[in-house]
Amino acid sequence: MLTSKPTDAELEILHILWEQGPSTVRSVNDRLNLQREVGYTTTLKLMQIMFEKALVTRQDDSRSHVFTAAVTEADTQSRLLQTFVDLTFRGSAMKMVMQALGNHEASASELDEIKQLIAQLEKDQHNEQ
Amino acid sequence: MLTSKPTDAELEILHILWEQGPSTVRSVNDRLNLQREVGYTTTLKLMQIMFEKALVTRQDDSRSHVFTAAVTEADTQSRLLQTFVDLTFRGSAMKMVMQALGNHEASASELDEIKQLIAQLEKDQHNEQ
DNA sequence: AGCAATCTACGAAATTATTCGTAGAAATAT
DNA sequence: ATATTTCTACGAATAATTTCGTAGATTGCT
Repeated sequence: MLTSKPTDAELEILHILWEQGPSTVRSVNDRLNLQREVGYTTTLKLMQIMFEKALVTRQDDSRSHVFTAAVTEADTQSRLLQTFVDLTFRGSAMKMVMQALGNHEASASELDEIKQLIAQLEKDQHNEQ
Repeated sequence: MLTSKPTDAELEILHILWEQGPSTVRSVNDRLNLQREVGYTTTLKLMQIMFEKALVTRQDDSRSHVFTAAVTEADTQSRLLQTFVDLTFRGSAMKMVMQALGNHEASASELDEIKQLIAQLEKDQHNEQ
């Protein structure tokens, strides 16, 4: 992947783009301001930087540009997760999973989902050479 | 908890303190330099800041101070994990767990461990009011 | 047309984190 | 006892990120 990692503020904007789909700066800024106060030009500047970094694409035929996420949510999360696990759990993803499962109240259905995934992984392991 | 969150560089030092136990700046810096080049005064400064933040305690009766982690590894990881999940997975720890399990090659014994933990959590759920 | 609102571009201030140089005290070696 | 090494303290440079002010163009309103 050629795109660089998003910073925290950029990630916040990506989440809005993933949620809303292609959006103008105005629309993203309005959405952001539901959570916290941010100036319009702050959001604009960030989205310009994200465009330079190729985190978003831009359609500038109309007056106000329309931005679209150029990275997927899953890919981005995966990449950030890798870095986080390395730094915080010294690379041990499993240690982190255990920590997360222990800390958070998981619903029965969530636990079911995880059990299913694990069953699938175990099946895959059997089928490997 | 009254201590603030460690930054990335501080976390790197905490890992060394957790691993080695109480250590001098020299010792931490030497250990750091196995991974990457860092100046002695850089490490010193960081550890002074960590002392101010109460992330470490300091024994300064001898000439060179001996530092000890004042926060536990599990607590710190738990706190950082919370922030990370909020920011990157919009608060969904389970989504992150699924992502982590999917991405990483988990060994059979690791999967077993997780299954055991889940079984335990399910048992706890039954016993709740 | 003239005025207000809205948009992009851009530079730069503010903030936070990291890195290191220098000074001076204390210990050690010659 | 003098020089060298090793230590802490501290200020400040550097870097990365976030924030915003100002300028100028475009659109819409009266």
